[in-house]
Amino acid sequence: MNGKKETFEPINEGFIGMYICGPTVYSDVHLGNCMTFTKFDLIYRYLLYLGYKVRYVRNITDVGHLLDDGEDRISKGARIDKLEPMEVVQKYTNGFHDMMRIFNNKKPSIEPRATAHIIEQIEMVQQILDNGYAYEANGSVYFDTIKFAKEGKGYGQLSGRKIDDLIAESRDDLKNQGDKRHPSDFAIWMKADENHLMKWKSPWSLGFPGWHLECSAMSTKYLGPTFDIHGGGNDLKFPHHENEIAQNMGSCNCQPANYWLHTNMLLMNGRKMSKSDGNTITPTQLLTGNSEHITQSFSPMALRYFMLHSHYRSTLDLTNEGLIAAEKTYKRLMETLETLEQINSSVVTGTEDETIMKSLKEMHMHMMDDFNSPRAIASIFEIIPKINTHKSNDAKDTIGKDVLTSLKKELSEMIIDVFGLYNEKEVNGDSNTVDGLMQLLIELRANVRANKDWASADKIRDGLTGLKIKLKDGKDGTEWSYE
RNA sequence: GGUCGCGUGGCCGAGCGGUUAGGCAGAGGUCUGCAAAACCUCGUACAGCGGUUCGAAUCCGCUCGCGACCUCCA
Repeated sequence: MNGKKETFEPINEGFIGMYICGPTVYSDVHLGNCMTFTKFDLIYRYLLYLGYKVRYVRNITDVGHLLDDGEDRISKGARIDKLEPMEVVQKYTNGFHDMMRIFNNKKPSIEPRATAHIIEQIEMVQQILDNGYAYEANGSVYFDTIKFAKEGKGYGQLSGRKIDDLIAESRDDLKNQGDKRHPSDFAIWMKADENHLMKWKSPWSLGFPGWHLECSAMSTKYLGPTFDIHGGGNDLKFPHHENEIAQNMGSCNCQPANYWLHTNMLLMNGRKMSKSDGNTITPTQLLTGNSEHITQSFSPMALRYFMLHSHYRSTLDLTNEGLIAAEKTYKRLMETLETLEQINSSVVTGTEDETIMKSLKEMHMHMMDDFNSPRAIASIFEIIPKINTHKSNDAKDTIGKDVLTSLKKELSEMIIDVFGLYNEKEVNGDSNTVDGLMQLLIELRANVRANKDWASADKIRDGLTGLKIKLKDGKDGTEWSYE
């Protein structure tokens, strides 16, 4: 609320209520959307990892978003595609869910839709009216920001806006401004015109709820009047979150959330993504490689790693080079996990135990400090060379038994459970068959190599390279991986 | 125009008063039939110009660039 980091204290020991503003489902998911929800997924996963019982609510906005000309976004989508509004909603909700699954985001505990909570929203409008923080005009109901602000309720506090500025502000080029007493007032109920497709009965008019209202109503319904964490993209800070606070304060005089988290924007090549100047890319294009901005396709997990390798509060710059680096780093992480499965220890105390335990501790410390995933990853990379050294070290004495056990447990928990990365190699097709075939080929090649028949050995290796399979001849035999 | 934030080595990205972030790329080396991988070593970076300080990437001011919000947006 004050724009600073604070020590987190849950309202109820052991439980966390978290509300994240979800997407408006009127077109295909934007990449930035994917990143935001992936970053909150990391936060959700880490809270679960810490043992909290988390109720994670993420809404689907399927009504109430106005375009510049005052038309509902969903209705507009419906007109263009010649579909029922709910058909549009379903189509893009499905697409959104598919993308969330592809990026391995956990499903929220509750995913409420705005249109399924019209009654709750009407009730909230009534409460705000009853409390005197709203007024009706021509069938629409507006929130009275000036009265609210003058009573010291803190309008503008979250986004750092000053009341005087708001009062002084008087832009006259806004639409639907006619009935408002002041430009900063906002609609909590809108009267629908005849052509409007989505409308409901209310005490004031046949109309639809204002777009900030759904989050207030639904978060209250499922998490209570005040809950722990509220999050969303940076661009929602004002006016959306500010108005949400006003609505909650206006209806029940309570702050909706104790802690606000805002993710920062995704850029491409140092500039904002913008359809108009072509500086844009879709999740699908990244996955297929079908874009002039990239030289190859990227796997879902490579992309997920890319998104998580920057802090949630920082902007992230998407570049071809950066993506390629992320893909390699992700693979190295997975190979480390594989190596960890294979190795064992022959000593109680290893020579590297101390530094490894220190790095593990730091990894946790960084996650505890405002979910600093980049630093946590750096700690993991402090450990990786030690794992590889232990592997090639015949004495197996650099890592002690106990340390190796906790290393196996904690790294896989952090990488798989918290970061949500899985090994794509293992789910890539029928892994048992492929594994068997590869073992066979590796054995055959070992035979010809023993006979110093390098030509045959290289033929096998080159052939596999053509299939994007890489062979690595090590001390203890040959290993393989997908390129 | 107003409010706020950012500008870090070839690239991505942490740090935010004194200590090596980390990754990718690049260079050298060890190992290896060769290759790849792995391991070791290396770059001495903080937009520019001033100021504060024993000491600044980190604080202050100005300039330039980028971005967010102010109007729908994750």
